Amino acid sequence: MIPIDRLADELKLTGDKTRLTILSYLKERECCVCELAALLQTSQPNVSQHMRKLRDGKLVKETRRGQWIYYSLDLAEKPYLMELLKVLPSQKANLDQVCADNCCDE
Amino acid sequence: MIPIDRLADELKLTGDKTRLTILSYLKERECCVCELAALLQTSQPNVSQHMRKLRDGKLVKETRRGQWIYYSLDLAEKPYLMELLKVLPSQKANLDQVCADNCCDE
DNA sequence: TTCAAATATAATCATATAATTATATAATGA
DNA sequence: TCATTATATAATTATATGATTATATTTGAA
Repeated sequence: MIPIDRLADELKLTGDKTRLTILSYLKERECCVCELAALLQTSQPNVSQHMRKLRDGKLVKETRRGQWIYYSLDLAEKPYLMELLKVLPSQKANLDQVCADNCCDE
Repeated sequence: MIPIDRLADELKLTGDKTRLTILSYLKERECCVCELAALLQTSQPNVSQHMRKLRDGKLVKETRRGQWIYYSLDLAEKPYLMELLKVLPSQKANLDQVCADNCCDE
């Protein structure tokens, strides 16, 4: 049983195309900000602000590795949100492509 | 597989406390506008506007019976949304109570 | 037909939110 | 230590959205 206010807040976070797309990428693997900016064709600050909201809402967690901050899903306690991501088409193709010409050296 | 834009739109509809509460009531049984207004302690036009959005998004359907328009969930094609409603606490107690002193004669 | 009840729609207002622009912070390497 | 890279934060702007208020429409009953 999840309080209705909390679920509404979580769904508001996922109910934005940019953030839902970010989550769909993170479903495949962790990503750094610059990768996400490249994938979404948007600016670094725009991604950072969305990541802060997702982090405040406890939907993602971050790990710093050198200059890079990697974000990953934190949905172990929220299986009902994980199920949502499962209905989305795979983003593997896009993710594989960004490695070739992106900022970070993977 | 649901297109990301469509899922984002659907989640935006559910990511509002008023609308999510409405959906949680409709999970128990169909309701008319005046019942929902009483349950939510808000105005009739406010409920009507939310119902229009939910109807436009195909999350609910309506049936007129006399003066009353009854709304019910239309989530047969959207099981991933139905699953979300299942994590919410039951609203049966509230619903039973509103019958006593509300506008419509059930 | 006229009135009342239930609902819808339109207009307005206040607030929230996404994106942009500019700047600050933190880590790495020369 | 200084320059560069990655990221965060702050300020601003434009748009979207929820709630309210006022009005219109629809239905049933007197």
